[in-house]
Amino acid sequence: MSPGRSYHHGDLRAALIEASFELLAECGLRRFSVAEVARRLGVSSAAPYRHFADRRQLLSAVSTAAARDLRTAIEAAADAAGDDPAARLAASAGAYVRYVGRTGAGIQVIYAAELYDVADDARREQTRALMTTMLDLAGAAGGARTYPEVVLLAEATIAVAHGYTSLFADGFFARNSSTVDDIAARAVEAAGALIPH
Amino acid sequence: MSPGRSYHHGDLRAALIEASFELLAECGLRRFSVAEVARRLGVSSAAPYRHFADRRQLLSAVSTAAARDLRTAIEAAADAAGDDPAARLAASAGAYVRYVGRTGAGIQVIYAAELYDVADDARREQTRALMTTMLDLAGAAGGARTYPEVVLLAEATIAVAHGYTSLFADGFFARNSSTVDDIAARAVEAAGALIPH
DNA sequence: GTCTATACTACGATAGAC
DNA sequence: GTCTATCGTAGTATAGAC
Repeated sequence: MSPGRSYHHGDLRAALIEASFELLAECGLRRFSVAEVARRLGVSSAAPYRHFADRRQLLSAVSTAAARDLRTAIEAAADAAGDDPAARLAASAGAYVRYVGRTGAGIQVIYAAELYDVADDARREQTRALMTTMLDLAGAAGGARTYPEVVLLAEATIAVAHGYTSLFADGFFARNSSTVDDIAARAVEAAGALIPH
Repeated sequence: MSPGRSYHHGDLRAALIEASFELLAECGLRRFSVAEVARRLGVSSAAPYRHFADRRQLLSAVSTAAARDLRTAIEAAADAAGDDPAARLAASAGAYVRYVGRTGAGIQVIYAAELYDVADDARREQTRALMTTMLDLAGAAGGARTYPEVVLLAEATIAVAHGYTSLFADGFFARNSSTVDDIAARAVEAAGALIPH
């Protein structure tokens, strides 16, 4: 932390990703900008371009980290839910709401259309692993079913979690003064209702 | 339609709202701009400001029209679903997916945070009527319940419809080459599963 | 590896001509 | 009621100094 004449990060690359999360949590992908991230770190608007070729490469790195962390959070929530496969799948919806409510980096960022044609093997791997985790949870819940049915169940769980999260982020629930934990609990309940039994 | 020296709309105000819907459907609220709407109508970027004080007033008018039309679509879908109250509520989710898939003007536009402090009595009235319609459908479905429970059920229905719509708009389902009607059907099924019975 | 400075683009909004 | 022209702001990205 010794102050020199010029600002010196130990690892600006990592700091940019971290600050990007904070900006996304506050403003959403809508108002995300490389310039604002740089401003928050006290570096010039040119500095990020030493570490990322362009805006999309930075967002791709954020997507990679978010997919990894979200998957970890989902697996932890599933394990905390116990052995019942339905409860484990439903718990993933709650983990999604809490993680995205805290970080702002959900499906809209992780699978952003803007990143569709950005080549990034690390991101591809993490997003695939995240989907695999959801498919595993869906496959275990409700007993044996066909693969297409498992996909539909996983997508339904994501849809309900994403729906609640998105409405929450947009202030739709503001009047109720709901907390992220309230919304997470409602998402878990709804996700549980979607599981065939 | 007689071509004069300068572009002359019979009703530029209405044309601006209509073109705004098309732009929202194509690009979402993210890339909506007054300038682009004007460009598509072949008028100057200054022309819209004769009819709307600023960007938010235009969006507020779009929100008003969307709330009215969405409510109409939901009521039509409920009526088409027959007399079963649960089927009527579930059908509203399908109407939401189809309307928003077609117009791009869903909850994110109708209840946009950007419009929170824009005074517009027409919008307030239409958004209230839309919510009332959803609460009526939720109140009728599943028999007598407390008001807070009715609100939770209405919000759950909106969340699942919005979740599917948002994922669809962001291309999350692209690999399946799903159509909006496929997604609407899945939203109806999911919404039906959320209703207590 | 970060800086300053700059080119370019785009949008929101206003002034004044017609 | 629409135009042209313009200002101010902000973002993406690059060039070249240090």
